[in-house]
Amino acid sequence: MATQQGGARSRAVEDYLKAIRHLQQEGSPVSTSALAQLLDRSPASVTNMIKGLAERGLVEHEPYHGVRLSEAGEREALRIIRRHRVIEAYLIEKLGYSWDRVHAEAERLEHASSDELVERMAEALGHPELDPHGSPIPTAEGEVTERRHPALSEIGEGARVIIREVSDADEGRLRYLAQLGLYPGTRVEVVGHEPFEGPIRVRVAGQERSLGRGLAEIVRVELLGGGHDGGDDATDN
Amino acid sequence: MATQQGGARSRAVEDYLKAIRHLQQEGSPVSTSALAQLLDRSPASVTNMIKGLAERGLVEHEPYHGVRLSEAGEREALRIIRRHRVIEAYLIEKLGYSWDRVHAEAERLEHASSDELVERMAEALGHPELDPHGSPIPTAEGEVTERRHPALSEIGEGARVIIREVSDADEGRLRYLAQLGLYPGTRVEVVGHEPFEGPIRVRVAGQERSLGRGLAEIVRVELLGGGHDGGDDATDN
DNA sequence: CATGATTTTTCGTCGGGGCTAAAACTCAGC
DNA sequence: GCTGAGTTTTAGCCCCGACGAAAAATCATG
Repeated sequence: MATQQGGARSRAVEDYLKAIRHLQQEGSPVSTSALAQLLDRSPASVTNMIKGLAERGLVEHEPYHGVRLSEAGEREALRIIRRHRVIEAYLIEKLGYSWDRVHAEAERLEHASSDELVERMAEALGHPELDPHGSPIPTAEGEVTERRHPALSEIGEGARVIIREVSDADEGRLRYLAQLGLYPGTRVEVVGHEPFEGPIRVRVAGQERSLGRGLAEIVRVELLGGGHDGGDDATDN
Repeated sequence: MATQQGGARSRAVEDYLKAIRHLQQEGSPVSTSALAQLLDRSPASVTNMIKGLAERGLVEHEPYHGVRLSEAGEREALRIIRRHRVIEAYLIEKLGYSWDRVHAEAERLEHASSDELVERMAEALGHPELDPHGSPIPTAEGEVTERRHPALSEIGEGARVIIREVSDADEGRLRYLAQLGLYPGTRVEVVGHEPFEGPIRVRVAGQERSLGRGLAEIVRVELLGGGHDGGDDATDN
């Protein structure tokens, strides 16, 4: 029974695990430089930390060829993501935080909150399955069901969609999207794409708007079924 | 105007400031060893940190003769104490924490919470003036009114009192006091003192109990009725 | 006022987690 | 297969905040 205990990781370790999981789509190994960029650290620092994580069995490191989370690392990462998302949901729901301001606060609290606190928050919220950005909240047992929604930028002209997720990015972008009414649950019609990777034109709440590529990529949507106008909503936040 | 900005102190710094303020009753300087004991650090470490705090202008250090908080240090300490107490109150009131379990959680959260979060919590609670242990919560502007209640252990036989404050100590003691019903608001009658620094006998909720000195010292009370705390007030009962 | 006990400070280290500069490796293109 | 660009790792360093051991200052006391 040489198992590591799942207790007090340092803040830095937790941040690395989250970042690695974020970058590690479908298990492809994560490069040092990608991590360095995301975390705003030098590549040397990242290599250094990775060595430590590998020693503790949280990642598997193939030198010069990237890292990926181990079983234990994945568990740990999910725990932190759960914390983060529950906290975000709680702050918005119970303390009146705005959608765009909540991320930074949660980013700090997630490292200081006990499991008990997080469970109490989840309880107070009625155990939501999605956070305010539409991302799924892992269960306390570490289960997540990832849903892969297409980005708004990939949707063809004329389609009508409902926003399902807006990935947590920087405040400014979120605030801007919020202003436009572009958050989970909102219905949007894609009016057209400007050529050469140009902006996307959408109609939202009757207004026509133009959205840059970068923004359109973080807005993930679900296609609304074909014809019958009006009725089919399923706001399940 | 070379003022230091009141932003991101490290966790260690915040803990030291709180501890210094705690020990610094009425401005008498705090010894290195007292701090070391309270914080569970070696005296060498404490000296070291104190040098840093003095350089940053948070304390005044007279080598070999103790430290005291500077103006700025006091402000900072009060900010942290406010955080701590608001968080404790919130956790109990809104998240169902028990009186004895809340301290440890608040101890971590107070270093990770923004001012905004603390103000929102205070708002949600209706800006309470006392925390769950009966201690006054400094205002956001850094005002506190300390009330000096006598300890239960100093109360003369026969007096009837109401508990006003139970200073935040370790979980075990708080849990024990809670079991006995000894928390702010409870009325207690002092039945007698055993000799030679022995236990205090009290009647609470009809039950007679015996309380060790250590416990009786952390329970601060207010005398009921016009009594003086000598022995002579034999009012009724 | 001298001396031993106690407290505080200094000194040298250590681990965590950053950094830069230099070396080592990988890989694309010839 | 070599070579140069780009990436990753190593090497050496720093700061923070902890430590123990040793030196210095203070205090207590005869």
